[in-house]
Amino acid sequence: MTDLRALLAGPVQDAARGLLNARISGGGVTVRLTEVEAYAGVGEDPSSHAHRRQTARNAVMFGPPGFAYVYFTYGMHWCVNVVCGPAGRAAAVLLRAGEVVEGPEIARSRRPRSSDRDLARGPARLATVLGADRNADGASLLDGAGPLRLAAGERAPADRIRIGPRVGVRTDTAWRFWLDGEPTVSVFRRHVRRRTSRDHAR
DNA sequence: AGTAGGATAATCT
DNA sequence: GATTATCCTACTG
Repeated sequence: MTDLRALLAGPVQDAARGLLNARISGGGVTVRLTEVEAYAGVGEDPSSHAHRRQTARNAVMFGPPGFAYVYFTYGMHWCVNVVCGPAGRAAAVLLRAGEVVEGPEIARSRRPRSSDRDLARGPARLATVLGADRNADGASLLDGAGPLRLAAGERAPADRIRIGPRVGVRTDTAWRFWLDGEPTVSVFRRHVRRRTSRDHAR
């Protein structure tokens, strides 16, 4: 068991590794994390929401560690991050996938058409299964007062941690971490530029 | 296995 | 007006 507070206060890549096997709970469901991604702050990481400057959306990333940064994307999906690093320096770990270890019936009721393996296989699926949305954004993950709660798990042995490029972003820094051999790890996808109206016109 | 397109709205330029 | 840290379905092989 690791000290979660100390882990989250440290470098975001170390925090990401340490979050593998951690448990996140929400709405009666607990997930054991099998895949995460690290994101850094202003000027450090072109793919980070905090790369340019602090805004209303990313403000919680600039605050103290141990809070949830939950954002809405693609017009329909919520994704959950754990804020890391010291206050004033933006960093967060995106929770990409995991295995449902408590509340499988509730999890299935939230994603009725999903196989058990796919219940939390992907960041938006994970958020759905936990019932996480705007109501969790900015809430503490450690004090038990908010809708989500984070707890340390068994430390993953270094030889079981796999490292590779992050999913769906332009930059190819190897800041994605997952547990080798876990069926709940999501499939890698390269960033694809969607067809724009201008493309359509030509 | 892989690829491709559509859904759908906040956020940012 | 363009982009998006995604997911689902449908189609090809």
